[in-house]
Amino acid sequence: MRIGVLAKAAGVSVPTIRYYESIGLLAPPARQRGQRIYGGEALKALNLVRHCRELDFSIDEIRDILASVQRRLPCSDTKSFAEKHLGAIRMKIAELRALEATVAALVSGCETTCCGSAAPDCVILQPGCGSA
Amino acid sequence: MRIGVLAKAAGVSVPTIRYYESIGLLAPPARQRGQRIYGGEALKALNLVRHCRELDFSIDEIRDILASVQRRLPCSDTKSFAEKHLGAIRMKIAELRALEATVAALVSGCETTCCGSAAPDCVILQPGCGSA
DNA sequence: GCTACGCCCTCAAGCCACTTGAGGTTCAAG
DNA sequence: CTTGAACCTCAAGTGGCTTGAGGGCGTAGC
Repeated sequence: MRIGVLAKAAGVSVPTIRYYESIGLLAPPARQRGQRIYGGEALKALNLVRHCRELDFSIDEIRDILASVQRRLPCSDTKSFAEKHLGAIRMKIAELRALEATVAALVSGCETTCCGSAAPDCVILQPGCGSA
Repeated sequence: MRIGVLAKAAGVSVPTIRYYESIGLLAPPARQRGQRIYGGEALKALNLVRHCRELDFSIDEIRDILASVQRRLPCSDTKSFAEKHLGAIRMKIAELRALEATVAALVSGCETTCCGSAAPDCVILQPGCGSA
């Protein structure tokens, strides 16, 4: 199949496929008169990459995952990638929740104490008030 | 004061100050023999920018905030920026929580069903299983 | 005067994961 | 034979900085 067909089948854009090839995530396929021709293997590989991207693994993490897939390492390897990733996701959530609390407090502080003052004096913009 | 002193006072790096100036977030200061010389106003302005960045406002949002500060628009303006930002933070948290649930489910799925199979067959890597 | 050091300057490139655009070739249909 | 879609490569843009190269200026000690 040609690159456009592969792109539709895997649900990614055509430039994204070329990008993945350029950074070594996908093997360069055969060519016919300069155009890339893919087989079923390429679709499987691309689906795997897309799946990992949907789980928000970075390109470097995916590189490691692909390596352990190719070497048919045990599943415990895969699981430890996922667990590490899960930890990172949870840390990010914790950071965002702290930020949410800070901003929410500033907004309600503005409602109760600002009383329509001018922007430079708004509590939201006062440095050191609840920011990290 | 010179740029290094300002940087320490505001808690940002020297290149960051030059970067903010280059994108128009900070006014270009006076110069003495080619070197930037700042007054107290510059420190106030930089502190405001840093505060907004700590709240994770984007540069473009900060541009808008600075504009409403300079025009001394009412505080309701500031509050609506913050409220919009708060909505974005909450959306991001919701996305990450969905992702967390997906990855956590894959990890525990691996623990219960994979039984040490090879990486290519691990449930974590099966496309369409719980991904977005 | 001379050297060493620290601070300052500008300009360019690197990070991440793509997307967008320019300018040109090949393919399939009418 | 022409048209339009799909393909090609290469370069630059996104955000918010950081890092590095290569150089100028000021001052303190010898």
